Amino acid sequence: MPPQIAVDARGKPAKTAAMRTKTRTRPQNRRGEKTRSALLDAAETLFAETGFYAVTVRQIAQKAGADPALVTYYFGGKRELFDAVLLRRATELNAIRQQELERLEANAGPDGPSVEEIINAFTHPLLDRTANGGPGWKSYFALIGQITNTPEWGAAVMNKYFDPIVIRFLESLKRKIPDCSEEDLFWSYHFLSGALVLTFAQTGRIDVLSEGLCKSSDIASVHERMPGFIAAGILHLQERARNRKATS
Amino acid sequence: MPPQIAVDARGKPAKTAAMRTKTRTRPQNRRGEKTRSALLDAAETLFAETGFYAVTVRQIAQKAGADPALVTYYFGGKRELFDAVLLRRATELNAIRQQELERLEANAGPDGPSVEEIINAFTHPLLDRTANGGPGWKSYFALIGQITNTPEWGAAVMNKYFDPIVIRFLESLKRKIPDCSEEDLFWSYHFLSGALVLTFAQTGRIDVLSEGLCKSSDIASVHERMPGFIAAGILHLQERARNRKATS
DNA sequence: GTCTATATGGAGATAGAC
DNA sequence: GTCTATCTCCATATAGAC
Repeated sequence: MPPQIAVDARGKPAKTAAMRTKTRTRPQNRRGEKTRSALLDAAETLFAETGFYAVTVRQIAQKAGADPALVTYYFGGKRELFDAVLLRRATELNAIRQQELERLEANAGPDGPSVEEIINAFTHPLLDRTANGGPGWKSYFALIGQITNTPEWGAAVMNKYFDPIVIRFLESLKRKIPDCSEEDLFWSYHFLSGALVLTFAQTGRIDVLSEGLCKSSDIASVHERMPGFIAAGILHLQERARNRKATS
Repeated sequence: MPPQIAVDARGKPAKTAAMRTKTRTRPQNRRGEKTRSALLDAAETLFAETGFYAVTVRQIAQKAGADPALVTYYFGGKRELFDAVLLRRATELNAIRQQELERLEANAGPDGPSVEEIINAFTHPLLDRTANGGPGWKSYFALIGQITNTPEWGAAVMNKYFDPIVIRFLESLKRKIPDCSEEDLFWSYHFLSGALVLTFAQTGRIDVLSEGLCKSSDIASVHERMPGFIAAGILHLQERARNRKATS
């Protein structure tokens, strides 16, 4: 068997760090910092609109008011810019979500927080930022919504950036309902995750379907319903498993 | 204001029917029919893997064992080939789903089918084909999973091909639980839809997250859990609204 | 840190021979 | 119905001037 060469989806050889010219990952002065984040902002918006491959670095540079050559200078290439966009907000996000879960459990009574409260602590930081965090956050989540459902990145990106906080979340649930099976918990998270990322995408589908009664952009309506909806689903699976065990 | 010219996501003017050379939408002989569907099959697979923009018509033609010029000949262009891929299986799908809902209601007792049974009739034709319909169906649903979460196509494509059957489904639910509000029903469908399309994508994320305990490809496990999970969610929203009305 | 100029490659589409 | 040859355009990336 010939040695395998890593390739991306378009079949071009993937560059290794050693093959790349050295890149300034961090600008040294104030002007450079501005340019760097202007490129990140522009890329975030455009990638969220039409995905990685439909966007060109010329478009990104133009939107950022910068020169196309600067994406190579700062990031090494288009693909690395994409990674930088994903990473930028993930760190802050995970720290806050961890805090929220810990605060909830610390302040709860002897029975601990309810299933609905645990789910809310997990989803609130996300829904709040899509709704009220400004256009950057909205684009970021729309991008997450897209790549989650993609074979190319759905596993790689999501596992890399978000698995630890998800495991933390599932542990909270497990503490609350210890007799719920691991499988039921993982699949429940899968359903929750799907509902969340479709919400992030804000495609306007429900607007047309409901003839204007509901709106994709109305995150408050989702926030009101999702935690209770998902909690009921999980408790149903738990209950069903218990009944089956009892009658066997 | 200058006259608006329709453009696609890359800013190229969208062709109108009149601007295109006439295309053979239907081949006249057996050989042509084979070539046409080979192109559709190849496009379906490749689009599902990396999306519309990452795939080239040269790749599609090569995979189909045909000449690249034939996609213009049969479909008019790459974009029209994409539409043809989406349309091909939608018709069959909608007919079967309609039948399934009607059969369920015809055979039910005086109270009608349960909420869980209605949801199952809606999702079963989809889950069954992703799991057992062969690689073409699997790719088709993976593609649907991707474009649903996309601003560019999430509303346009899904509303166009699937709104009638969704409305039909929501009517069945409404008959069963008439005091459930329209908003709660539409948002419940939104959650169901998100969970479904993430399932279609089969990205392998849950495999990594659960360290192999659960598998994206294990559609049977989803099928076992999803209808009951979603039914419990809907009934929870309905119940909650009733309680709020009672105490106000 | 930024921009100009350019290298290199490949995209989608089509005219016209077969 | 199919394929060859080619048109036109634009992609990413980089060397080197400023």
